[in-house]
Amino acid sequence: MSESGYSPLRITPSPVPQVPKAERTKAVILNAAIEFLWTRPFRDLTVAEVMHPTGLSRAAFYQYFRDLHALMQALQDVIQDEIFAAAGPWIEEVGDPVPLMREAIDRLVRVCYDRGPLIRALSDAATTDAVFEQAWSGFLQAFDDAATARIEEDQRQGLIPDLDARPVAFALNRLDASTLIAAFGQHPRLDPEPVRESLARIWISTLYGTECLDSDSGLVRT
Amino acid sequence: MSESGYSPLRITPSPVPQVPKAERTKAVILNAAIEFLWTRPFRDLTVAEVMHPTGLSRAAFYQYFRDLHALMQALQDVIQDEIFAAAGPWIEEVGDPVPLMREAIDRLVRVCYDRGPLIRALSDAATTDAVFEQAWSGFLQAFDDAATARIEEDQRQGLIPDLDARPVAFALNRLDASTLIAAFGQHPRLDPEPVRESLARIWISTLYGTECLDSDSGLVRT
DNA sequence: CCTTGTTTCTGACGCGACGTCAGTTTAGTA
DNA sequence: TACTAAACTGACGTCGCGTCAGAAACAAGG
Repeated sequence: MSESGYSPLRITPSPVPQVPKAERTKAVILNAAIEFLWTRPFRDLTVAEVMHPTGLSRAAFYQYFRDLHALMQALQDVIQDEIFAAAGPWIEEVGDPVPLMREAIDRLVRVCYDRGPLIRALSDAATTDAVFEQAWSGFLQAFDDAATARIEEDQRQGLIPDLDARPVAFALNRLDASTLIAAFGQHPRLDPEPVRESLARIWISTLYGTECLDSDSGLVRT
Repeated sequence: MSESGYSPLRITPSPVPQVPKAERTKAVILNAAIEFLWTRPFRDLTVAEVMHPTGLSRAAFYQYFRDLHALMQALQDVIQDEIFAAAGPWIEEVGDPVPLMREAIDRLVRVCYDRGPLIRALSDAATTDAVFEQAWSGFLQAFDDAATARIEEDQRQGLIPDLDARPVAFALNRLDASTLIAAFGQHPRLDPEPVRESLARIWISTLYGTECLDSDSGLVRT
């Protein structure tokens, strides 16, 4: 595990005794799962495997989660916030969209690099359970909505050509998700730099045109 | 099942008695699997479920396949050919690449629309078995290689700017795979037309520039 | 310190799916 | 019809799941 750039994800690192024991135990289980999924794929995850390092019995697991997919749901909730925060710049903020877009992709790549195997586990888990599949695709859909809105807004300002915003947003989001997961979801992870450049190039040339690629700004003429 | 455009996939529709019985039974099982996966997800597939409509016992399955993933491997071999054939125009042929690219995406969308749920099943199966995961990602890698080669060739001819071919090809291929699977992998399938347009737009504007979008040709000046 | 009630935990169970094997049935051949 | 090889089957042991009745740990009141 000599890869660099891994700031381990920890749930509730505060062992405050005030906090109800149930919450703390739940965090212990989540952390065990995170640790497991950092090195081994979701398909190898069993209740026994998660619980073993905690010293608790297998049955105890079911006091905190209905099943493994409910646990994954809890992990998704954590990751989801990190990712939304990363994508924030392009989605929310105002200003010349090209540098914002670069910034957003920059952060997105960083987060996915740091959490790669975990995110891949979430994506894998989505294929094996109908309920969690809904949760995961809802997460992706939230991105579709946000990107669609942003594209349409930029179209109103004449920055993006008259394309069908929703399916393009859909496709570009799948691009990100599956590229990032394929690149960083397993060890050894790919070099993030070429991934970052490729994603940026694809998004920018598709939405804002090839000519915006070299200049850091240049769309919004002041 | 009133969706249009489904030409059912059949393995060895020839019930020639000359052909060894083993081969015919194998085809029967494959067809049962195809039928099952057209309406239900891979996660619901069990050996008992595949064998039930065949009238054979569960144990008989293991005479033909090591396990369910070996069966998926066989299905991949079939689909793989269809898909390679679809992508052929852009990869192999010579000439103005933009219309070739449109043609290739056109065919690719059609195949994925026709086989959607089955392809999704393959992609899902890849996450649950280490061996089949290799096979599936090998399939995707073959596309990476082909696309990389084509990009580099077009770069030599000055048709594509000086970008890092491999990671861009990688990203664009994940784009196709995950978009097509998400769009057509389950019922009801999305309208293929916007998907086709979006993919074409993304590939073309990324590789050949925004200005090539409207004209069906125009890159190769004769 | 000893009850008492609640929270937390556990061993043991039944279930469903897997993959195997010894042995039976079927089909082809002489 | 008899024989042989191919095709098939019932039954078994294993593993992981999710449940449940009850044990253990813990907190509070007497």
